[in-house]
Amino acid sequence: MYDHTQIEPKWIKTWDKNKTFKVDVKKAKKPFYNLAMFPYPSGEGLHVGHIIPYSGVDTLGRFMRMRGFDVFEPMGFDAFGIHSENFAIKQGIHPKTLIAKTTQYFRDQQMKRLGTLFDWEREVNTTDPNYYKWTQWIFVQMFKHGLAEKRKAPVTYCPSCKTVLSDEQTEIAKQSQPQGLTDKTPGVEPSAPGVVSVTVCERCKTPIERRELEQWFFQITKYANKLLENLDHLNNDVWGKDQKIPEKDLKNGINWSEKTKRAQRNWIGKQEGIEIKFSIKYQESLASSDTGRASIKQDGITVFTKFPETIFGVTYIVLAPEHKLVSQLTTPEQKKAVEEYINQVKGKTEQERIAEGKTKTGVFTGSYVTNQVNGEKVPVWVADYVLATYGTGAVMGVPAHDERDFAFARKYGLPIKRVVLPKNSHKSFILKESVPSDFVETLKKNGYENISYDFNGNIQVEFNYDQFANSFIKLVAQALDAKYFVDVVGSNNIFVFKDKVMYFTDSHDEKKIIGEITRRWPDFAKNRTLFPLMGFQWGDEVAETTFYHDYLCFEENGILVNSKGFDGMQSQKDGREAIVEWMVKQGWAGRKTTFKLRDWCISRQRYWGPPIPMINCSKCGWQPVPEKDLPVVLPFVEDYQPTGDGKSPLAKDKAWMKVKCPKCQGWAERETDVSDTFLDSAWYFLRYPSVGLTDKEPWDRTVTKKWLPVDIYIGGNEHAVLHLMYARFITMALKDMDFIDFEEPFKKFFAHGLLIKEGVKMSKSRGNVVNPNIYLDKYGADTLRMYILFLGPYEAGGDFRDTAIAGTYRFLNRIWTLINNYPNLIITSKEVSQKLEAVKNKTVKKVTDDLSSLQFNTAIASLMEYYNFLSDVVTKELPNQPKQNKLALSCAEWDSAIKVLVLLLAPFAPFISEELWTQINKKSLQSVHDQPWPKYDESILKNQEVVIVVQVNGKVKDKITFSTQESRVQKEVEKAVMNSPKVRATLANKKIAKTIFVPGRLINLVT
RNA sequence: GCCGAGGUGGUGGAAUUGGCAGACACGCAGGGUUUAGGACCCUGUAUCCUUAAACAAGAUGUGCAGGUUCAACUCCUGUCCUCGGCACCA
Repeated sequence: MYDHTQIEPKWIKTWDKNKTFKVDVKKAKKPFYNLAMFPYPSGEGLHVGHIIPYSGVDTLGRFMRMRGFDVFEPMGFDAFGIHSENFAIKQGIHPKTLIAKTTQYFRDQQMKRLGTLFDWEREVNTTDPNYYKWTQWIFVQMFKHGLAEKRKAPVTYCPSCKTVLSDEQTEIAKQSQPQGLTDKTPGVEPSAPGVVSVTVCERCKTPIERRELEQWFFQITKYANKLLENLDHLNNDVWGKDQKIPEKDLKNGINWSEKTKRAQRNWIGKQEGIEIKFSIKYQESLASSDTGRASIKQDGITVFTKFPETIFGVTYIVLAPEHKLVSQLTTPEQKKAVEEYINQVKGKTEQERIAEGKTKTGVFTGSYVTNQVNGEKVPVWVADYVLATYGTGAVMGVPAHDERDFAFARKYGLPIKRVVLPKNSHKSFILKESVPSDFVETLKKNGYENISYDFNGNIQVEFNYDQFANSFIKLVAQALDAKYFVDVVGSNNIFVFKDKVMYFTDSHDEKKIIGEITRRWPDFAKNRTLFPLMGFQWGDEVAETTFYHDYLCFEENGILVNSKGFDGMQSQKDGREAIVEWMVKQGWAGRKTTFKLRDWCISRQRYWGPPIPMINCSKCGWQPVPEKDLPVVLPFVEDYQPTGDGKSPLAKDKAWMKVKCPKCQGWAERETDVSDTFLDSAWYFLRYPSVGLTDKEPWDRTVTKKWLPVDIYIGGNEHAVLHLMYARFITMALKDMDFIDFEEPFKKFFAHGLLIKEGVKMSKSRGNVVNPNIYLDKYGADTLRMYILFLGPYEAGGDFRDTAIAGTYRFLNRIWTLINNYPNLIITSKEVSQKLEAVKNKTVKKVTDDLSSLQFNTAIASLMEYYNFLSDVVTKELPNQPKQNKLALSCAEWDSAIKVLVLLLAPFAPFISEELWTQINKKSLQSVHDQPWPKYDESILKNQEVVIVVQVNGKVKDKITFSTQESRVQKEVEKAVMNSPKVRATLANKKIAKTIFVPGRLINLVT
């Protein structure tokens, strides 16, 4: 039995003392920057989830080290931020005290036990003034280069954390709706408990609010294009001029996974579209301000759209409540209503808005604008379904061809104008009592096959060609009861009555048709449009339509109608092109690209972060703190809890706030907000190689050039969008400011999977978070590391089971026993000896390949197979051992076999391999981790005996062994196959029609 | 709704990219060893069926339904389900 409790501490001490893994950042010849995401030191300590990136990175690092690279593997602590602060509040301990304690625990009690290459002399701690001095310095540079600005902005606010959150720090939670409401409402059927989506704070899961505050922003949107474009360049060797891992060694190349890139692309959300201007003509009804009137006259309203071809279908315009023109456009009569609406929207929390579902609300401003393509006047509305932050904050309402506009128009009775028709297809709905019961038979006889029924037994018909419509109308009219009518929706909207057929193309038709229906159905008079009818909704509230929905609100490609000279064109193809070209030529529109990406709100009204290094002078405005005065040290504030009044706790320290303006030397005030934690982590990888530099520069340029960009970065997928985006942005900005020489920080990013505990997601709230120390104590670091990598594919994570980890421990024990019991086995059989050589080479190849592509689980499996084989060798050879003094003998083959075993094991299980290595090489003081990685001999692999699979009609009947040469010659194989009794029996007297031969693989006889 | 990933034994997962499905491990069963438990070692372990039983033979089998092929977990078409991410983005 091997005793990890003895071996592991011993080697930690020895390696530490000998500085075995120390890298000289200046002298290193083959630098390999091997990075795992640093943790935030919460009070709970590391959990096993953290071990995934560390095991993976370290195993790769040790492998690369043995392959001759100078592996730099740093570690640090992301110790500022809300996580840490909230934990401090919970514990009632000042974060400054608490963080010192927790980082110490993380480092000394947990991380150091893992046996990693982490270079603790280059630890980074974001709360160290020597570090955040430079975080602040970056802020100052951003300001100086026009990338930071303070502006009032609607922000997401967490009432529990009492701080502003970036959109990225929120998430959608599903909450079940309070059921009482619906159950008690008279006339409403008790419904199943509804599930509502609620936007909540990512950390504390409290529903968020919206507020307006003055905030510092980094203008990441200026880099939107570059952030997007570079994603296509992150492939293989674009940054690989001095590529450190040969591509064949890292199978996936130096790049990011498609998945991560897609997530980033999605987040940036580039959209090509058109901006269209609607002119303002009806000035007489405008609000009083003269200046307002003048400017409106010139400006008009610009909307952004991806569907310019529907321009002739515009029946109204919507502005976001925050839109600049709202107040100017509101007429005196509508002023009260609009103001009330805006206040209501502002006061509404996100939760309430979402709880309302997608129900649209809005008010009319009283103003109209002109649609320049046809001179129509269309009303301007204000509605909160339009976002102020996307596009121009204004939208053209095309209810016939946009889902949201459709819902809005139906709610407020706005006209719906079709300009795109579905190509040649129709749907019709027939009440069952309106036709004879054999009507369906009649339809079927006439070739209508696509017939179904709704839950009441009413008839639903779909058919595809225009010529069918006429015969359908005839059939229906013949069969129809005079009290009823039937509607047909499609490229024509038709209402069929017993004695007449009415076509519905515009609102004029609509009134007539409503009149006709009302004659039969007086109840219908209260409807302003036909749409409720076609949607089967009779109440005031128009819900989602069902059967006709796709045709009534048609969002796909179709044929343009009612569009001047563009009728008949394909809406989303030539029609779109033609209309855009025409509008641009007329000066009414311009092509425009927009992004979903928003500017990065940097301000946090909290205590535990680097103070934003800015000074507000009443005379000179915002001034950056002079670089010589950095860092702005975070003052010790006893009562550091967030105030909730929109100000940071730092605002309590009036003496600290008071400062001379760097420009005019008059009295001024410091900014009291601190910066977002994501800024701390957006540049930490730049600092590691230069830790220790304190004076003039954040990093040593030569050293940086040598080590960066990072060769491989491993971390959780939850950071694939935010952290990675911010780090890329800061890197690009620094490159443009000429502080570094590259614009992409990470050559390769690898997102590892997550751990599940006995089938359930591991989380603090479930209380099933596992402290790795339990396993470190029981089984040791080697076992834990290896087990975690063995669980499943690295990118997929796996299920952590107590019983399974014991299996890995047993495996290490077996190796220990094997090598201790049989250090000098003598191989007597030539056959065994040959086989041994083959298996050894095969294993080396497999482990090498798998490690290169981070397929740890299969690498470990092949190590286990290798062990199983060695164990068989022992069993076979044991009876043949010579009777002499065993210690005096040795066998080169066996010696090499077990050495290879230990070498291949070393990256995974550094402690036990080191111990075994010293046992095998009694005299040598060399570390196993300084040994070269074993090589394999391709020629041995190629010259093995080959098993050919023999199939008859694709079914395996026999397996025959050949030499490599023979296995490639069809004649040889065929000859042997014909001698096989099994094959003969199966073939009997059948004739072979065809023979498929795959050299070295199989032979298939087809009869 | 949109985007992405995935469905293989009792379980976690393999499968050279179209060529022996289930490597490796867990669990389970039987045996050995042990005073006992644990640990360790050996053997077996997809399902069904034939046989008194063993040896063995056969059939079925990678979510479901089709297709291509001498040959499909792998390719194509359709469909169902699960898990992630985004979501009033015009």
